[in-house]
Amino acid sequence: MARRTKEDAQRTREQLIDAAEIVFHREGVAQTSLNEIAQQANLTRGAFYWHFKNKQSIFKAMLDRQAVELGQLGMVMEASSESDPLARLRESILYVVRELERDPRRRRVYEIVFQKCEMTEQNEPIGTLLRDNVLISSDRIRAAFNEAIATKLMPANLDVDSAITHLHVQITGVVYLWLLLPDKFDLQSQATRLIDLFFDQLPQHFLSDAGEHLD
Amino acid sequence: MARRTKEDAQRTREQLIDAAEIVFHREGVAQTSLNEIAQQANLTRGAFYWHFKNKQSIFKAMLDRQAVELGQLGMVMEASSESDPLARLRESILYVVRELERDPRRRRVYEIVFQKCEMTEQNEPIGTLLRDNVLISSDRIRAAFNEAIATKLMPANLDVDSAITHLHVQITGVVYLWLLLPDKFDLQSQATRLIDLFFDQLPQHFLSDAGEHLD
DNA sequence: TTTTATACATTCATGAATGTATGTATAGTT
DNA sequence: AACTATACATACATTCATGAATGTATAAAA
Repeated sequence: MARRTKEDAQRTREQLIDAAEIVFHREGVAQTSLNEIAQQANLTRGAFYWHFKNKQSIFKAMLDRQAVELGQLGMVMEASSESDPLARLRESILYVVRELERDPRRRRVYEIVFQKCEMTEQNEPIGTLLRDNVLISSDRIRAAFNEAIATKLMPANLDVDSAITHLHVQITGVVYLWLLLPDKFDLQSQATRLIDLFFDQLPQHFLSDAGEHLD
Repeated sequence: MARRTKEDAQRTREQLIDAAEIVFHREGVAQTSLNEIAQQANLTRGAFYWHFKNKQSIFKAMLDRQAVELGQLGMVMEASSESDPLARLRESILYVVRELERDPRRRRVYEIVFQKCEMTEQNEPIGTLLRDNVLISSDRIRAAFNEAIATKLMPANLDVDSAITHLHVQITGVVYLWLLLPDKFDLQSQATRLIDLFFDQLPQHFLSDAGEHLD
């Protein structure tokens, strides 16, 4: 065989990433050889090295591809018809969680990131990806809270930082635990419960220490 | 050099595990070679292969050593003078969290487990370790709740399963997030807050659906 | 239509890690 | 005191993944 059309080449690139996802998920990233990826895609290492520099490179490409989808997802969220910023936040979080369970490929990548790869200095993009994810979503959550405060939906002395951390803990916790023990509980109902509880207790339990000296 | 005394041999075994912890933490488990471990311990692969069968083997030994300490920790917890089972539960959880931050070696192993190794089928003990940890601690938590119900500290229709899951989500979430971004928040105060919030809302928000049809 | 760059497959050279086999000095045993 | 098992170090053989080099058929450019 030999050269295909440009569109074909782009498709084999995608096939290689698909194959990498499958093998990474099954064997773990470190244990996967480039040959396994190529074989899974019914190709040879020649094809691999044409499209990617090394394993690092295809791993990053896999993450980038998923990140693009997540970006689109963020757009969807911000295009929500909901006027209440906290309702929009709630809605988008639950949407992400729903997609995680619904889309097998997204779940595979999540499982790879949380369980099937090592966050080492040598293995950068993962660490920065996860950290940046937290930081970027922190900004979004902060914006929603600030808007809620501005429109008097939340008290002015809301401890936004603590609330953000608390929310991240909830999401990180359910997702990690569910990926670890998917049969132990229902992801959707638990996530909904957590988020609703969080928003319920938000105005009572997350006020800043301004009035701490009252007793 | 040559043969040392039996106690010496036991100590070199420990040194090898210490070295493995350090190199695993720095390079990731998959990326570490047995030679690196031996060198870190100022030994050769000959010593390694005398004490361990392969990398798997020393990795499991490392986990087992930590598990033993955790077992002792469980004993400490159950020997608590506190009579209230939920207070005992709270106390022991916060103790574990405190130890995680205080003991550098414990933290290293946690970071290895959460960030520096791959949970693959080939790489069993990790997956089972984490899962078993959840299941075993679930039993302990369940026992505490049942005792609390029996002594009328908690309502009889407490949804124990949901509460357990919820508690695990909290702990998993803070620990994971703090290991990822240690400077983003203070572990102790956040954990305390989470746990206290949990116990606060327990009797109101975690009742079973027995009375669901009332409206 | 010829040429050239592309999209791979195939082959090869290298290095690194593993496991094993062997060597050896000494702690225990008799 | 002689012997044996232990606790390693050293040396060796094998595997295997990587990366590069080369081959090649065809799409696209000229």
